[in-house]
Amino acid sequence: MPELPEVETCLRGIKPLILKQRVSQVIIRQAKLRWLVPSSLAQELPGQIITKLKRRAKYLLLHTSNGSLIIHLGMSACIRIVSANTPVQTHDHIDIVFANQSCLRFTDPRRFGAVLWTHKPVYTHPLLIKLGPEPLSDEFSADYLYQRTRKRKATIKTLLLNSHIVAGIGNIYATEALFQARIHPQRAAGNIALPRYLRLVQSIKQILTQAIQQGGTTLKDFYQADGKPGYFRQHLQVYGRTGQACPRCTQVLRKLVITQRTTVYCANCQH
DNA sequence: AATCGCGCCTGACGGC
DNA sequence: TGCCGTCAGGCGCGAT
Repeated sequence: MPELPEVETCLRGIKPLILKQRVSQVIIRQAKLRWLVPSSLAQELPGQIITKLKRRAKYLLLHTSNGSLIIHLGMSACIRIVSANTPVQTHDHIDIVFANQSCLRFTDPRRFGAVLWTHKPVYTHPLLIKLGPEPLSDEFSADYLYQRTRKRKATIKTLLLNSHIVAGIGNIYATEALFQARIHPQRAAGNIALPRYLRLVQSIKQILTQAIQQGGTTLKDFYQADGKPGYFRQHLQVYGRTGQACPRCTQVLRKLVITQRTTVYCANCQH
């Protein structure tokens, strides 16, 4: 499911339900996710209270006084808060059961997701320490992007998906932002001038903000915590619309594969 | 240092 | 009905 807006939607959905709740039990049915789920989780998390819930890039961070849970949804995971006696279904890999008998259930058909546990300050974790700025923060500016891309030959699309440059942008929102900013996805990032980066950064912030307001994008299997789909799909201008008319100029939208990812663009509008 | 391609998995879909 | 190829929202890793 998940890019930044979907993870943020997930966070906002589960936060009021599990903040300050005490964990009573952890059930690991399938430990083989992207990385092995540490067995220490089942020993050390019970008894702890969830003191803070945060998002960093596409990671969900659940803090306790004894350590932090790091959750990544990969391509296909979702989290729901259910009653602890809700029957288990295929791909329900992890339950975090709370003293009030609610349960955070991690479901992931493709098992590209991750559930990790660390005692150290979470932002020093190897997965988090090298992340670039949050795209909705002031630190992520046209100046920043311009400086970081000088002399880079990689395409702008590739660098938008590089979490060390900017964290949390995935294929859908990179595609949409480049269309809105009228920048060709295959342009070398080092050859883009500052005014165009100003447009791009504005587009990224605007699209991500709108997507969060709409509860994310549901393509097929993403649902908000209350079971409703995200409503941003109807705002997508080019993603998934190869062969259709460009909403700006009506020329046929084309498809490219850039570093293994499909990109849709308008050859007439984007340069 | 930067870039490229691979692989981890399951499921949906279209063509035959 | 079934088989096969293709594609999918992510991302770290090793090779170059």
